[in-house]
Amino acid sequence: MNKILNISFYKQDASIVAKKLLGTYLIHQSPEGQTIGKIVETEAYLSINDPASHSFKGLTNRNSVMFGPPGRAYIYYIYGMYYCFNVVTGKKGSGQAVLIRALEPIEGIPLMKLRRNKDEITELANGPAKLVQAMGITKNLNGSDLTHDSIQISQPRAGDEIDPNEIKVSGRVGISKGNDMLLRYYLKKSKFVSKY
DNA sequence: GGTGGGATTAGCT
DNA sequence: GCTAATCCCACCA
Repeated sequence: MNKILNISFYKQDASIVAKKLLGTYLIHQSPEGQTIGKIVETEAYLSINDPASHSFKGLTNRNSVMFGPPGRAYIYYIYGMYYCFNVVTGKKGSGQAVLIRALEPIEGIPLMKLRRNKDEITELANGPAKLVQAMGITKNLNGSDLTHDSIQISQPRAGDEIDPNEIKVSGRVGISKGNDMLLRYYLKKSKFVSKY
């Protein structure tokens, strides 16, 4: 197995972590089986000076995981029917997180197809709520420890590292405030990046 | 191929 | 009451 990212990785600033997560593997061991996806798109959400971040208005019941220790999963419910998966970053209590927006399916593809009820590989995890479905991530995993629990993130296999020149930066997607902040990172050549 | 609206609910004002 | 870090499908061209 590849090297699992450790706590010191997650302690870095969200914008750094967002960029460095590109090309890493998101792994989920679920009762139905293992699924692995290569991260191809992320967005950083800061705390102060970031009106788009859930943590902007301070600690609430919903966003409490964002204010906890780094390296935890922040999973929130949105639009009455979807979940999104984030990684908490920075020092404990800083209120930062990185939203995982898209994956390239690597392992457990038949299981992903089943969960998504879709056959097209590029449609399995090319959006934040889609990848949560494909990976079988549920709200029960909110707050779980990415260095010990059933969801982990590993470094790329030797020889499968991404080319830094492939990384593009842009404004974030689907938000109405803070659109001018360039905190979205994605792999330019990837067919698995979200559409919106 | 592209677009407009509906689904569905927790949390905040 | 209204909005939200979204997705899907019906409908039009």
